Amino acid sequence: MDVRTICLGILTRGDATGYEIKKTVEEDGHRHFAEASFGSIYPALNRLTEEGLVSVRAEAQEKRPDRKVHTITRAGRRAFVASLMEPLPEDRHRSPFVFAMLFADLLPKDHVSRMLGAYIAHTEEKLSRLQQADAKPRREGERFADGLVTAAYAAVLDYLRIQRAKIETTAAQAAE
Amino acid sequence: MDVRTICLGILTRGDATGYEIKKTVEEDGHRHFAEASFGSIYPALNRLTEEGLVSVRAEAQEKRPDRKVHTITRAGRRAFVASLMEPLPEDRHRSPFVFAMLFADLLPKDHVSRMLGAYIAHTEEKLSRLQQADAKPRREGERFADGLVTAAYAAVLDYLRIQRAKIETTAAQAAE
DNA sequence: GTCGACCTATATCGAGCCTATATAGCGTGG
DNA sequence: CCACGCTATATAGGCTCGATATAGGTCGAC
Repeated sequence: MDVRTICLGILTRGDATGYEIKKTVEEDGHRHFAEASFGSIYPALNRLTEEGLVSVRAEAQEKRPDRKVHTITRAGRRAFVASLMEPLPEDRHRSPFVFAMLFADLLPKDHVSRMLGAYIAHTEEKLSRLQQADAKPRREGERFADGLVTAAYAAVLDYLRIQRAKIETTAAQAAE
Repeated sequence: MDVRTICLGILTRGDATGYEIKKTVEEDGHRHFAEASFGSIYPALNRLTEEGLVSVRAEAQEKRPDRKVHTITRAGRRAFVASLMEPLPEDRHRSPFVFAMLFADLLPKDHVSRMLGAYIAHTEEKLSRLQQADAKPRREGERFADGLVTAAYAAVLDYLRIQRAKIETTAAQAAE
């Protein structure tokens, strides 16, 4: 999903500055399947404003840069819904960790187990943060998304733990 | 993982042209966690060649563009292993589908169920292709990667089927 | 109390990557 | 016989990211 559409989507839930949009995308619930950086958000908002899909009011602040609060227009809502209705782009997943594991045979064995351990710890952390968020009341769609991501992470974690156990058993047998 | 590193990795498994590298990345097993386009592969190979990490021999073909067959050098192997040893970039996942589901409340209900159905079918297809590939003999790392991706897709599919069933039940109750 | 670290808030630049397009002959199916 | 898809390379334009710049505010540590 391009940054334009992400911005429009977040603005359907309420007015926001570019900075606030960035924070929202980083939150659990979004972070696992959508991303956007400042370098793409600010130009996107400017272009959306030019096109009349978004309006801006500058709130002057003393001795601080103006807060440029963005509001989605009726045309913006229409454009957003239209873009969700047309065929969606494919999912894209990139995992440097899995890529590296493809070449585990070229790496020292102890480094591979450290990598695996670190990745497991990292996944555990993501999962526990998701489960904390699960307590808060949320919109239907948010619960759906969190549930899907949680299911995926839990399955990956299971798999990784089994693989680690296998590696340890093999190593122990070799040491005999 | 950047395209340079992806190219080097594939070349550790054998010589290849840019075109062949593209095909390899598209294959099941790679496609689910790494990507690269022609527009990034060709420049990457040229730069790797300049840097001495890759060597090229042009195989002239009659009435066709030369096949530029790339071979990884010893320096290239060292650089590749070194890049796998240093801290890996974070995983990145983008799912326009999950993003769209976040805004299901703004869309017509029947369109949402069509989206869900299409995504389920798509995931089923990916999973069955992975299970076919499972039959072929493969390197340790490839089995690990396929296993991880399979576990993730299977869990997502389970979750989606349950959610679909819930939606249908709710719809049936509403129709009463 | 004051210093460093972090937060709000905007913005741009360079680098990296993707999409679409161009070229060109060959094989295959309808 | 024609359209489509495959092999094979390459580039232009546009989108996105990461890093950096600016600038004052808050808050905890020492």
